[in-house]
Amino acid sequence: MGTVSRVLNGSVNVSADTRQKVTAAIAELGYVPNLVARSLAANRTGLIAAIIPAIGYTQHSEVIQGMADVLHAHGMNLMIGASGYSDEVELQIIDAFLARRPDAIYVTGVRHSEAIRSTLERSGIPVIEGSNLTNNPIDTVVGYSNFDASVELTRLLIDRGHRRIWHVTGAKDFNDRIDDRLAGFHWLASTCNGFEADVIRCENSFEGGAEAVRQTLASVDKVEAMCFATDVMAVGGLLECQRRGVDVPGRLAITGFDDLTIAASINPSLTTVKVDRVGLGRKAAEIIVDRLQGNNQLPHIVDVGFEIIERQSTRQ
Amino acid sequence: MGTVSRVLNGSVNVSADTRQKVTAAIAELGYVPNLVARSLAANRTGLIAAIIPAIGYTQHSEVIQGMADVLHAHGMNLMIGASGYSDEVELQIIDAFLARRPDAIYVTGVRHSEAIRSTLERSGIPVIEGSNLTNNPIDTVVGYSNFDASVELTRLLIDRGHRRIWHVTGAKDFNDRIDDRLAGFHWLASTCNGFEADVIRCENSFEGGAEAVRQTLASVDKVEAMCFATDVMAVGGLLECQRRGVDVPGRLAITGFDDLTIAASINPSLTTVKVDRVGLGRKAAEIIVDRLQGNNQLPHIVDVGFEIIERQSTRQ
DNA sequence: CTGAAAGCGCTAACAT
DNA sequence: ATGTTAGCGCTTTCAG
Repeated sequence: MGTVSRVLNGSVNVSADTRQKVTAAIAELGYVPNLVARSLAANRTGLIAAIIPAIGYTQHSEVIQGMADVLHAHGMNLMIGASGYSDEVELQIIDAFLARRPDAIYVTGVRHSEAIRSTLERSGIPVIEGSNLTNNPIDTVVGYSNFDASVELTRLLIDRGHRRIWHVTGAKDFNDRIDDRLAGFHWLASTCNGFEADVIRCENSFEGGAEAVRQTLASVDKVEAMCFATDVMAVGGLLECQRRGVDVPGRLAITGFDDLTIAASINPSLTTVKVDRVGLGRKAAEIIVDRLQGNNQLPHIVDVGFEIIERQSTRQ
Repeated sequence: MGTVSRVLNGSVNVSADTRQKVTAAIAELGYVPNLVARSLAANRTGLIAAIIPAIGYTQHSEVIQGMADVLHAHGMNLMIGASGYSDEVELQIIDAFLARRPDAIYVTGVRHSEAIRSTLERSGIPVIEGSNLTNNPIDTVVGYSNFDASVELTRLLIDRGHRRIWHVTGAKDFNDRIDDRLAGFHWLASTCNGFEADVIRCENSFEGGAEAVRQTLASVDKVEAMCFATDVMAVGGLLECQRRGVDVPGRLAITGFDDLTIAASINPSLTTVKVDRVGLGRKAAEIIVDRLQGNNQLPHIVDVGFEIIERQSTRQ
């Protein structure tokens, strides 16, 4: 039995002959190792827990897709849960997952409730925070600077000659990524002469973006550009402009964030921020795999970067 | 130890007094049950395996979202994997999952390779097939008739007076849902007098849909309507019409399939088929929970239905 | 109703 | 290089 275990786990201390016999017997019997028993005995499960705000949203599931690919290649599997943007639900899911003894855990974002942070700190397993950056990760963060991306994007609008720029964001405390985008906007606005800025909050949906455009056009006619915190809102806004015959970018320039596939296809195509989300997930998984193989020399802050994609919605 | 276990599992054979003492001790010690050990001893893991073609696509992740919600409410968790539309990869993932002894497994679609089908049949756990219907499920199918939906959608075009209708589908053997949509189209075409039908194949992407429109407009000028097998292709086609100044639905009527959120927002809005995918996932999970609680009187074919949503892209 | 004991199917330490 | 043994932390019988 010990020898079979050694063969299965690729130990070097098995003669080629024995190894072959064991392999043959396994094939003949159709033996499938019970990974539950292995998990208990070896004190590792090969399961990775991942918590994202919502599974049905492309931005987050693409990260999961990347993680799943890499983990699968290493014989590990992914347990997944959705917090619905609620700290309370997130904590529940984390507790439920930890009881299953995952080897590592991935959470979205870098600002968590005290309860969540301390639970993760005490978990004793690698914790990867994703999709944003922080100088103070629980353990390791793999992401990009939403703040910097927002600054660069807004600067592009300034370079195009715009000074009256509205930022459209989600509900208050919706999530740290969106908050950082707003903060980047505010910071740049404060450093730039002759800059007129305002902020609108709306639902993070096509209809929310459309509503933001309606409000803006109705109340102020001096706005030159709208900087939407997500592509979903931006596309909604763009489509509302289409319906109202508002020329984009002539009358109103528009930017998004995320580079959803629709951003490149829509008319006019949408200027936005691109992040390799599948790559982010892969990177996170690679770090997990490395760590579990005992490599403790890994960086704790991993910046996967972003790219400003200028398209027709800002280009005269 | 036995008594603690009984308290934890809600056995009736515990006095109120003892139950309270145990509960207090658990709280005081911060004891968290090890679900790996429980899984081994109880011969059930509380893990459900789900395999979808791709995690980053809304259609499938919405199903997962629905399942995750219901399962979480019952103390169960989801393991997830992506097949990338490859039978080979799917079988690998199924094997890897089964070694973890999930209590049930969900797979997308109803037509599988022989190897996959027999592996699932021998697995000894509930198997749910989703997102289509069949009279011959491996165990239980929860879905809707892609065939019927396609028939009804095409009939709507006929009712609007169109007779020259092109169906745009994906690559050959891409998946059974899309194949059934094509089959429904063919069947209706064959029963209808004066119907001129043709089929185009393209990539299932915005660009693929745009390319289909370019090809169609270049080669035949008699086409009155294009019936795209997915909203993604249909939206791509619609946007290409926008760019070319082709009047939709005046010159060309367009339909999609899936009711992605963009379908309602785009100009003109898109006629499509709506399926409650989150509800489908919830239903699948409810059946799993029921079955695991010993209910064997459940139907093996569950039709969650669909709805034709007519919007501007077919309405003069 | 509660305590004691066996065992789930493995891994890993310890012999040899 | 291989066989043997003691757990991993629970659940579930079996006694009482």
